[in-house]
Amino acid sequence: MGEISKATLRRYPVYLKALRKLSDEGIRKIMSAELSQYVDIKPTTIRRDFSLIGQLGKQGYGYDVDELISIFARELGEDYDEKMILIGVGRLGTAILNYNNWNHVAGEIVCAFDIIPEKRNKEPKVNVPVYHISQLKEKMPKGCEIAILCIPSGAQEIVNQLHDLGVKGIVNFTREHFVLPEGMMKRDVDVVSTIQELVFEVNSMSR
Amino acid sequence: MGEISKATLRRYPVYLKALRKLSDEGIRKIMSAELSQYVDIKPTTIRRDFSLIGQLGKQGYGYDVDELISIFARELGEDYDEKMILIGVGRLGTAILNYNNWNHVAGEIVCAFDIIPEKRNKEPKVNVPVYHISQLKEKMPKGCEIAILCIPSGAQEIVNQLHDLGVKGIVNFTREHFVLPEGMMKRDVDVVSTIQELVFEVNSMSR
DNA sequence: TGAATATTGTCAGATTCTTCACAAATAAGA
DNA sequence: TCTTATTTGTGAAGAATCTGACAATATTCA
Repeated sequence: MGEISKATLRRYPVYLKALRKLSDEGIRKIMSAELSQYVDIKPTTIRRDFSLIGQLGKQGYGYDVDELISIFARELGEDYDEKMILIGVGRLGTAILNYNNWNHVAGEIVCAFDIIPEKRNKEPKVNVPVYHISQLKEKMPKGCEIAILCIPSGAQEIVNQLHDLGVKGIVNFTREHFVLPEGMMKRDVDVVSTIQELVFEVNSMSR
Repeated sequence: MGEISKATLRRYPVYLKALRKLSDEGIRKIMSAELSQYVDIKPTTIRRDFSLIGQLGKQGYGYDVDELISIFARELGEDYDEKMILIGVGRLGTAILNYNNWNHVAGEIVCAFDIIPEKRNKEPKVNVPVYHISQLKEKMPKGCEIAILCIPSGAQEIVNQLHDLGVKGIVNFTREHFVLPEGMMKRDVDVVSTIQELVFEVNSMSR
C-alpha cells in the first residue's frame, strides 16, 4: 500500500460511516458522483482516495457498497481487534465505556484505570475492570497500543508512563496540554475547542 | 480582518489552551520559538497565524501572554456569549451538560431537548431545563445559532428543523450520516472515527 | 457480437497551506 | 545615546492537497 496522505486518512471513516448507512437502506452499488452528494466530498477526491487502497471500482459501473464496506472495515482496523485501555473513569470516561454501538467497531476496551477504583467498580454502569492507576504496568494488556485519556489533570506523567509501556496512540479527551513523546501519535477530542472553532467560523461568516 | 484559512482557524483554540496554561504557571511573556515546543507547531506558522489577527507581538521581545489570551478569547467568541442548545439528553448529552470547566468558555447551553423530558428533568445531574423535542420552535432561545446534537438517530429531520429556525452551526456527536443544508456548518466529534483513524495510523506506521 | 454509454483511475494544473530567509523593529546593555 | 542582540512580521519558495480533464475499461442494449 502506497503512502496515504493525512488528509485522505481523515476521510476514510467518513466514507465507511456513509457506506454503512447506504447499505442499511438496501443500496448495493454506488458511483462516486452519488456518494459525493452524500458525504460532501468531490467525486474526484473520492475516486483518488479509493484508488490508493486498490482498484475498488468497475469502470462504467461504480462501486459495490458491501465490498467497499468490508475493505474499509479491514483497512480501518476493525479486524485488528485492537486492545485498548481507558484512563480516568469520571463522567466522560463512563459515558465512553458505556457507549454501546461501539464494541469491536474499532477494537475493544479491555480495562480501565482510575485513582479510586473501588468506587468505580461498584458503579453498575462500568462494565470493564477498573484498576488503580499505580497498577498500570502490571495490568496493561499484552499488545495494547492505544489508550483513551479522560483525566482532568496530570496527563504528562501518565503519557510518559504509557510511552514506556509501548503505547503508540493516545485518544486525548484531556483539556490539559502535554508534550507528546517521540514515536507516539495522538488525536484530540475536545468539545470546548470544537465549539470555539465553530462559533468563530459562524461569526466570521456573518460579518 | 483578512481571510483566515481553515487550517489556521483550527489552531487558534490550541494556542488559547496552551496560553492559559502558561499564564497559570505565571509566565507573562513568550516567544514564538518557545510556544512552538509547547504546542508542537512551527514558530513561523505561529507567527503567521498571529499576524492574521493583527500586530500582536513586539520585535526583539515576543508576545505578552495575557494580552494574547484576551485577544484570542475575544476572537474565538468567548465574549459573544453564544447561546446554545443541546439535543438528546442521554448519557453523552448529560456528560456534556455537566462538564464543568465549560461555562462561558465558548458560550452557554441555555436549554436542552429530548423525547422523554419528564424523566430527564428528574435527574439531578441535568442542570438546564429539558423540553420535549416537539417544542423546539417555541422554546428555541432568541439568537441561538449553535446546536449540539447527541441523539442516536433521526438526525436529518432535526437538522432540517434547526436550519429553518436559524441555527447556523452544529456540533455533531451523532454517528448517523445526514446532509447539511445550505448555509449551515458542522463539526463532527466522533470518538469511534477518531479511534479508527488512530488505529489505522498506528498500524500503517509499524508496517 | 459490436457500438454506444457510463464511470473509474490518474496525470497535470490549480489551489491551499507551510516554512525558509531576511528585513524591520524593538529591547537591553555599554 | 549608540550599538548589539533579539525576535517579530512577511515575501517568496516549497510542499501538500484538491480538482479538471480525459484515456482506459467495463457495462448495456440493439
